Amino acid sequence: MIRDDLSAMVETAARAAMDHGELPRVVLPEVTIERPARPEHGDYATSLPLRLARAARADPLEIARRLAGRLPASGAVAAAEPAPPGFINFRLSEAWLASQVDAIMAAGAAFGDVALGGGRRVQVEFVSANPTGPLTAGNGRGAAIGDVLASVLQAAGYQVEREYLVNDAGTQTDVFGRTLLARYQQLFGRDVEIPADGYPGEYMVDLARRLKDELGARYADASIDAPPEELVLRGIDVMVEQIGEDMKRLGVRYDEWFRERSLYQDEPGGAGNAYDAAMQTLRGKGYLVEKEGALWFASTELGEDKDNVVIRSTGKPTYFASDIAYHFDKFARRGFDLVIDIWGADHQGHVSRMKAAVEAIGVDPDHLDIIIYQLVSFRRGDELVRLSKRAGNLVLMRDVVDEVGADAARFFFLARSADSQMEFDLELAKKQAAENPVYYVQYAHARIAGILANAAERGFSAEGGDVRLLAHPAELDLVRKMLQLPELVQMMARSKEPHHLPHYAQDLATAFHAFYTECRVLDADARPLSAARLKLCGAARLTLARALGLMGVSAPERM
RNA sequence: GCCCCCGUAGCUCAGUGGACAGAGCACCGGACUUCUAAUCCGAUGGUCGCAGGUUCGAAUCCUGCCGGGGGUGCCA
Repeated sequence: MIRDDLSAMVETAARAAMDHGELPRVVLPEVTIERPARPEHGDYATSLPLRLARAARADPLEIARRLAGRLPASGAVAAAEPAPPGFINFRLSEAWLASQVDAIMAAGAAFGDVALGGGRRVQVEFVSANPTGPLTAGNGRGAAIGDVLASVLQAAGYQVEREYLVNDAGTQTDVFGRTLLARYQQLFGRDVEIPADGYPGEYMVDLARRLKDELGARYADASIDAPPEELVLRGIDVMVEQIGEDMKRLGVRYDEWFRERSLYQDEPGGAGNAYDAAMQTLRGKGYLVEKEGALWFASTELGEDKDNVVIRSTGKPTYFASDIAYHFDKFARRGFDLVIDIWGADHQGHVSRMKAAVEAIGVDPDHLDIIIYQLVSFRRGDELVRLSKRAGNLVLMRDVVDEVGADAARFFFLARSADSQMEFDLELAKKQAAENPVYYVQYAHARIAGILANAAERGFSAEGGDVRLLAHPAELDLVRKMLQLPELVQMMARSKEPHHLPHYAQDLATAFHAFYTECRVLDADARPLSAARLKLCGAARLTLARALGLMGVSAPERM
């Protein structure tokens, strides 16, 4: 990556300057290479001289001059100019830029990959909504962020697994079971009510009907307080199936649907279960204390504000206990090097104690990354869509996907920083018009595909094209934009912020549309230039398809 | 009360401590005999919530305040 090359060059220059007595021997900070906001400041810049000025007790501009004078030669750099108050601005050589078209074509579908992960195993766990109902529209945000982050990490050289935790144990499962049993027995004419804290949705009636068909009347007289396991587990299986369908519609595929229940089941080979092992570890380290009839995780010892209950006075483990066992399983048993959890803002209070718990079971808490995304509100144009379980106008994820399409849904969910609350305009997302950024980007891809198809028809070929002919500003700007993809992948993998991708895709599309307007590709009177531009189009198509591919958005051939 | 996130153009939002703060949409004005006008070019639009502080340099870091959202010991 050119940016890394520049960084290395600057460091070399700084050491050379020190060796030649042009710069006092000081500790070099990491050499950062920035992208200047203004084009006249070149393609890249470093402010290292400004950072060195104090330690070196020298004028930063003078340092910049000396460093610039010591920079190793490079075919990629046309100019490295000191600029006040103490920058070095780099301008890339046009010939080098043009040559990158061949480099991108050679990289092919792997263009954009970076070697950052070194094959380390990372698990991305996302959505993991209770399988007690269909996914809501808000879950779509977690789905898009998690799925795309996983793709980005893959591109960055990690070995990635996508996981959904199926909560098929615990309080909510009990409530689900009792609701389901009530609905099921109602079908046999029994006068039973669903629990007050149960799930009132119509889907529970549908589910009960389906189970009645499958299981017959064998549980028609079961006690309402003790839902039969077969009924409950079958009910959860059906819900999980539907969740899987919803995910598929959004284009998300999981590697693993992990059952919470399995944490309590002994593994073959006498290893015991993850829950016992995790609790034993905590107990062994003195993190479990008993008070008020319950068992607590002494998180205050790890700097938390308060302790947290792991085993209720009823003897049942809390969700927190389950989650500790789950993370114990992820790290200690399955051996992930890095675990990323994607949670909605309503789980924010759970973050710091989870990190403390991970530390308590002997895992470096930095190996657990918890991404909290803020809540989503939906609207149609000016009209706010209220999400209310009670009012029954709950917006489902599948409704959103059906209404606006998977491509637009993913693009929109992704385009905002996880830290920001977002407004999702269903009307805009569905609009097949210029104001919809999804189509803008896809149209760029379709346009390129169109040119390439026309080229083949009219006997044009990129074969033997000489990229040195590419010198038009619009051509070079397009190349510059394409070269940003690997940098972006690296940055997103480090920051775990996939929301930059849609913005990049838009910029890339803009660069292509500008090129399209300014430069005619297929010109019978200029065959060599046409061949070179066809190469450029090929590279642009690769890059755009990769950006779309990382987002899980389709790259259409025609629109 | 305490904890977390946010506050940037009319709207929706970007903005790795750097040089004169950006995009899309909306609005206004232009550009189709040419590979898809779902496009392009231009104009308008800003006390970066407020006040301090750190720094050579702050939208970005720190503190306080104001406003919005979320959370807050045996729900998940």
